[in-house]
Amino acid sequence: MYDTLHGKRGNQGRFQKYPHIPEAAVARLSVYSRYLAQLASGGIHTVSSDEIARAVGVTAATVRKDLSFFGDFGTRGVGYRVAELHERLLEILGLTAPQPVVIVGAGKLGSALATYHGFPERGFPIKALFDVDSAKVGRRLGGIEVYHLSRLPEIASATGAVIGLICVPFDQAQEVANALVAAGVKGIINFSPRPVTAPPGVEVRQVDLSVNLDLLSFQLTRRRVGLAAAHSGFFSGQEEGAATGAAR
Amino acid sequence: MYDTLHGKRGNQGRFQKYPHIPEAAVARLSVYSRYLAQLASGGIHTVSSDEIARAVGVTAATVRKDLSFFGDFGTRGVGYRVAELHERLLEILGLTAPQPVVIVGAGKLGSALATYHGFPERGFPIKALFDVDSAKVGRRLGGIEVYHLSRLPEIASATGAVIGLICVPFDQAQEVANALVAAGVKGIINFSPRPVTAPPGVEVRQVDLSVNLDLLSFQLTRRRVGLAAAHSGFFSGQEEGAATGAAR
DNA sequence: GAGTGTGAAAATATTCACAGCA
DNA sequence: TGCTGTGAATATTTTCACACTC
Repeated sequence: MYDTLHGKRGNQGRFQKYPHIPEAAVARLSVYSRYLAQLASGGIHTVSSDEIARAVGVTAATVRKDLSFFGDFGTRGVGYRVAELHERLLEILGLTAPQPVVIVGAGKLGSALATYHGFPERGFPIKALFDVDSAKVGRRLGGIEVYHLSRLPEIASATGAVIGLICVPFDQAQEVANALVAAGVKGIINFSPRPVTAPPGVEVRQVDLSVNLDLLSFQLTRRRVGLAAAHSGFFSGQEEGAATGAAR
Repeated sequence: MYDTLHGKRGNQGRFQKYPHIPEAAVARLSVYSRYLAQLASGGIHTVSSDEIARAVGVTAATVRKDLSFFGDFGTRGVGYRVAELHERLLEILGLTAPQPVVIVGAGKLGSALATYHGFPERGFPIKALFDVDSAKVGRRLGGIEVYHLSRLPEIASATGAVIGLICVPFDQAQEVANALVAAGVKGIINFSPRPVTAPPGVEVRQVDLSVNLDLLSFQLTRRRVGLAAAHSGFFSGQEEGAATGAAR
């Protein structure tokens, strides 16, 4: 159910002899953990893979397989202890200690992310914003100060920032990525539509909000095409025959 | 390279006899299309699958295979005509006509997305914001008015909204989804961490920004564990032996 | 009886490698 | 010669189904 606007590649999975854990599985762990937090706050003590699966929209087998990559957390015939599993998942995800974040780009998206409470609540405190626009430098957004980009190394170091978010236009994305790497950041999330690369040792994830709209647009358009123009030849070959019946 | 925080399931892919196009392939089409736009604005007329591949971080075979799902767009020995391929991709993605969008939830994230220029520029004009907080109703954010949620059906209909973005806390996500469906929206992007369901005929995509931070956190933590605690037994069984060498 | 953990099977997606055309 | 289009091979991910335990 969770697809992810995959990041990475470039920082390969080369000599990773691990049983290799699918990234999608880790993404689901993140979702499970939040469902567990919710159960815990509701006073629920035990949960089955089937209940988790239903709540987050996957199959029970997927839940169990995902968990099995990391160990045996359940009790046969009973299920999982909510508090314990929750804690284990946070450990696995590395969420037991805060990971300071800096944001480069104090435009619309950067400002929005800076003031979004979801990140600090999850253990990712936003330490600073950076921009090159002198009209923005010196301002504060929701208690977070905007610094000139030239101060990135100094402030990243002082705040112990390990993660950087790139929220600049695409033609500046790569140079900002370079600056973040130089400043010692170990993980980057690039919100610009232009893929960036980083040397081994720095993880990059690409998050493109527009892709999701495009994907919806494709699906909506396709449904219409399937219904109205099944024989238009827009989709070539063997699809033709099936299109009519495939309106869902 | 692009992962997607998968939406759907629930609105199955059942009797879809199509050769079936991987969602990931469509997501990449979206990325290719933006690279092509960039090339076009730079006056470049021709491009090869290899150049596209390098620019967006995938393999040339992937580019060609993705395109081949939709037809033959290139010329052997030459490559693709930038303008033509770009236009075809926009057609495929359904981006030739605007798809009006409404946003429910005028909090931090909703406001941010409302004022984010990337969406309207891509053909997704934001028509209205909705909230139940009377302190927010009546305000304008970047030229977009905030209405009370009760006016959703009326305004969605008047603006021809086909896509709705859910930006409310997780415990209200499903009821907002229901309201959007009732208002006639055909596609939903849910930014709340709580998966929502919709009846067949309405596409739902789940976009969870925190998942990406969690994924980074996992990778960063794992690297540290791999280096420092390969023999701690944190990862069970067969991984042990390989862990030391897997520091990347 | 209920529900986990997991090999094996099935389904998907990616990459290879080469035939074919400009 | 150069680069596309694509069936076949490979790799990956999901699902099945059942042995095992509480």
